[in-house]
Amino acid sequence: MQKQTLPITFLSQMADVLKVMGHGFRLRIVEFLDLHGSAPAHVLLKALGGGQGALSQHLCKLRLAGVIQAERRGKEVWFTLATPAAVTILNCMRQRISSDKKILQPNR
Amino acid sequence: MQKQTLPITFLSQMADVLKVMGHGFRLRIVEFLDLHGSAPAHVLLKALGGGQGALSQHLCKLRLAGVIQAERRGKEVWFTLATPAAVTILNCMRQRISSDKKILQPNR
DNA sequence: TTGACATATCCTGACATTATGATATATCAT
DNA sequence: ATGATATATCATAATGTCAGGATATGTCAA
Repeated sequence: MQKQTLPITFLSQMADVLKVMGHGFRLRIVEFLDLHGSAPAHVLLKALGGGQGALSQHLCKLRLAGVIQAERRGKEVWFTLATPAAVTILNCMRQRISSDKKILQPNR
Repeated sequence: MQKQTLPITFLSQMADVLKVMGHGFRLRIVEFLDLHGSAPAHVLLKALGGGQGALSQHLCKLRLAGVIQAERRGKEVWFTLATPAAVTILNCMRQRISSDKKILQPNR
């Protein structure tokens, strides 16, 4: 873990990952997969609600960003978290909700 | 740090924070402030480049999301990181760049 | 008050993202 | 092959985001 300027291209790529996770519904997908390990799309659909097309597109974005993995098993496609980065970010938020809620109320 | 379903409204708010950090230029601002502690806008402008108006808007978004703090000192406005969450995410990336680069190459 | 510097805001056009609904593809059982 | 289930893709319209440039505000010094 170096503490010096990261390459701009790397920051840009990481920004893409954060951007993909920066969506309420997609974050719920990530959290669900963290809690349940893995699940096929139709289970996510029933658990999280919304339209089927929308879910599929969100899963696609998460997959392209390297956040989740997809694996077909028969008719189903099972999704799993693909990077510990997602879990790190989730845990960061879990800490925050219990201790420091100021983040939700910017001081101006 | 609880490991159960976070409230949807909270996930939605955290998604907004991630979304704001999910931009290459803004991430460079965050990294700069982590490395240098704090800085006025014109120093950021010279260090990071870009237009003055754009920088100001990015700083505004980061501030509204609670990622940075602003404090006027005379003519200048000094900016500082406002939440350890930002640093946690940065460190997460710093770990990633040295060990696990697969995140940059999704396997499809 | 005037000028210089620092920052914020506004406007605009280009582009990206989103949800929705319809349709297409894939897989399996009959 | 047909139907049923699971998932992906497409088209579209509404909305959001972006950079750039112009302008406005705030602060200080002379």
